Amino acid sequence: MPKLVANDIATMLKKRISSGEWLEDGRMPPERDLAAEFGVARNTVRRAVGFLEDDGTVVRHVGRGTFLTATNPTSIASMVARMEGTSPADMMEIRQLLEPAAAAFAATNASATELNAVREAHQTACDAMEMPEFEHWDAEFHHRVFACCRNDFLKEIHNLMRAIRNQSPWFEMKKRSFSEERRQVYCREHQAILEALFHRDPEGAKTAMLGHLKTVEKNLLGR
Amino acid sequence: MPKLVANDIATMLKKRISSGEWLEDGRMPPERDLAAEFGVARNTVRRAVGFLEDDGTVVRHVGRGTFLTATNPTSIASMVARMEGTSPADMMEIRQLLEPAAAAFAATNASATELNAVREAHQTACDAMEMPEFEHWDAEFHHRVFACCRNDFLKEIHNLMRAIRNQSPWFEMKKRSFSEERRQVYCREHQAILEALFHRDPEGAKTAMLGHLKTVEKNLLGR
DNA sequence: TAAGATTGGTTCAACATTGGATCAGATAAA
DNA sequence: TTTATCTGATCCAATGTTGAACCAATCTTA
Repeated sequence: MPKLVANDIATMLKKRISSGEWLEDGRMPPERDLAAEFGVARNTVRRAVGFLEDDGTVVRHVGRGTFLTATNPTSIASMVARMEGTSPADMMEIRQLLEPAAAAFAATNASATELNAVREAHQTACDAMEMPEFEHWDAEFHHRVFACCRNDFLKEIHNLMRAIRNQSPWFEMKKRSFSEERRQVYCREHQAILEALFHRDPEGAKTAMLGHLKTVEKNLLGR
Repeated sequence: MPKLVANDIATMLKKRISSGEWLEDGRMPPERDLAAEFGVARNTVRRAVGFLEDDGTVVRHVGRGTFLTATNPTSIASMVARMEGTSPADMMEIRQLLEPAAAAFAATNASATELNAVREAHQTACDAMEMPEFEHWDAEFHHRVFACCRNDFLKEIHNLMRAIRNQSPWFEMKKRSFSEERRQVYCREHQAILEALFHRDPEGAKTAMLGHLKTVEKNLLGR
């Protein structure tokens, strides 16, 4: 039997693919170019690429080219779409992970102006006479803590979480879970966080924030 | 996806948008001007801008022009745009926050199948003979740890981080920072993480992961 | 208010690139 | 010899880019 040149070319291609070649845009050269490069007829290259196509390494599109399948996992839009389906429990878990850390960062990194902004949000929330107003300044308090933390990515993750929590299923939840009594608890806990921030105490801010979020979780999820 | 001049132009435009260009009035230049500037037909620019419109980066009005939605900082598109500009230092900070926690979650939540998948990625990475192949399985290792953690939001955040790290400035960085010696260090550290996971030891997994990320940070940022 | 300029929206024909398919002939192994 | 493979060539179909023209909404200016 003649040795299968196409097979050799296929394995060479696979090696080059797994070695990261063509990974920037996930696109292989045109078959005609590969044929020239390997010094082989285009038919042979087509057969080799056909093998790669068979085992799913590659997809081909007429008029566009041949593309690696390994390189296009997901678009950012689809990630965000999936995030929008996050469950309240998962969300609370992440909040308890991120917000204490953000508070600790804030204690070390914040400028005086930024801390004053946090305090202002806290004050306004405490003075708020109506529930929606309190809610707004409550959220603003948390937001301003993140604003202090000097890590843009972290800030944006928080923005994402906020955007998701502002969607309808969460809205219902909040309404059910608020009361005047709880409002006062939240104010006291915010106060504790704020004091740790002003004392530039990262650990204190962290634990105060974590404690607060435990309260929120209990109220929200009834645990 | 496919190689498209329009695609390249879209990413160039996105980059310029997120770098703050056109932010004063939130208005992009006319398509005809952009076409001239890029030395490309107007149709092609229209297609590129169409991509931006699809993912909500931009809105178009006949007779008025094309406008950034990012002027509204609460839009999800603008958050993502800002995330894309995250600095390597910020990114490492967040990785050190999230990945140890993910490893701890994984130690308690993962199924045996999931853990085996992690081990498989580790093995393949260790056996890899070429650097790009190692890199791929290195990334896959971290990804599979997140896959174990049973928190969808956290998983998606990691996907976001990965997508950002796959963009060009990071690409250069990785290339500079790898060597055979470092590869072996990484393998040992991954091994430690893996063992903690299989021992169902959350704290151990957490500290092992944190230690590993400290190494990565040192290599990447030269600290 | 009316006229003209600017700008995005749409369509079209022409060309280039690329994978898909086929065929006749040469080559090499069984 | 027989058979599978490779070659070189040709044509097809799908896609992307170009350049152009015209439309419709909007803004500017007289």
